[in-house]
Amino acid sequence: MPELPDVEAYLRVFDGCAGGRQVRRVEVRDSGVLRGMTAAGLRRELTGRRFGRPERRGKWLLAPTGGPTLLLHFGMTGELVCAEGGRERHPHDRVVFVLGGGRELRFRDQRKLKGLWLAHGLEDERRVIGDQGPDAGALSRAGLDAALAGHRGRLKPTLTDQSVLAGLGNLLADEILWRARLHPRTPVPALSDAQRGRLHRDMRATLRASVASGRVPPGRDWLTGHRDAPAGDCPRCGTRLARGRVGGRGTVWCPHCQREQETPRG
DNA sequence: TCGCTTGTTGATGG
DNA sequence: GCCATCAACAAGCG
Repeated sequence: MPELPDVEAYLRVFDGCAGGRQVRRVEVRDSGVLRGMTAAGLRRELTGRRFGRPERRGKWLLAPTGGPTLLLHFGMTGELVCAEGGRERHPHDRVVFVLGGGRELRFRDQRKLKGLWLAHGLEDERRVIGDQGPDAGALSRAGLDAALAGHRGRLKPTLTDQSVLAGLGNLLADEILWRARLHPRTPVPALSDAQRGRLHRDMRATLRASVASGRVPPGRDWLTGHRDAPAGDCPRCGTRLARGRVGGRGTVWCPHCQREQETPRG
């Protein structure tokens, strides 16, 4: 789930729940989500600190504390939940921050593919987060062209490569490409100027609506609303949707609206 | 038991 | 170095 719009929603949860509040206690219920630190280390570093205003960078959430910065990555199944203190815990609540004011911020994650880090300074932050391209949510047309320049691979794996663009995941990439009528296997160098323009326009529109919903909305006129149906049809033209693997990920597209393009020669 | 999953990383081979 | 593929991480579901 967690792609740019989801993480944007978690940012709002974090800020509304924990922004400006003091950490009274940290309960580590499963240390399998702690990266590069122990439960005791996390408690020691954050107890008594006050969370500042969090920030999203691609699929990462960064929460300053006045001391170390808490970095969160949600993998495929992570989420943030704000709860009244003492309310029943979910089995997948891995870390609970008990806050001043009687609330709790909970890092909930079924699969524990990613988790929580602490960064001491910008250098450390960069080391943890690694190479990130420009955020897909604030990308100009020129920025998109610059990000794609020099890449010779297929369009979808390039768009979901976080070092090229930060924030797009499997679902969003399919949705954006469907809207822009571009085949996910289109070689990046084969894109015309007009196609890159459409890609940019539809990326912005898709992201805007998704961020407003806090996820990629599975609406009737969205590809996402049809991709899980056993025999889904394109909401635009009614053609039976095609399924396959592109860049190793399950991919859905409309074989009528999204025609394959040739690799350019030369 | 196997295959599959909306994320990422590292190994390997072309 | 770039790109594609695969395995691994982990947990649950059909």
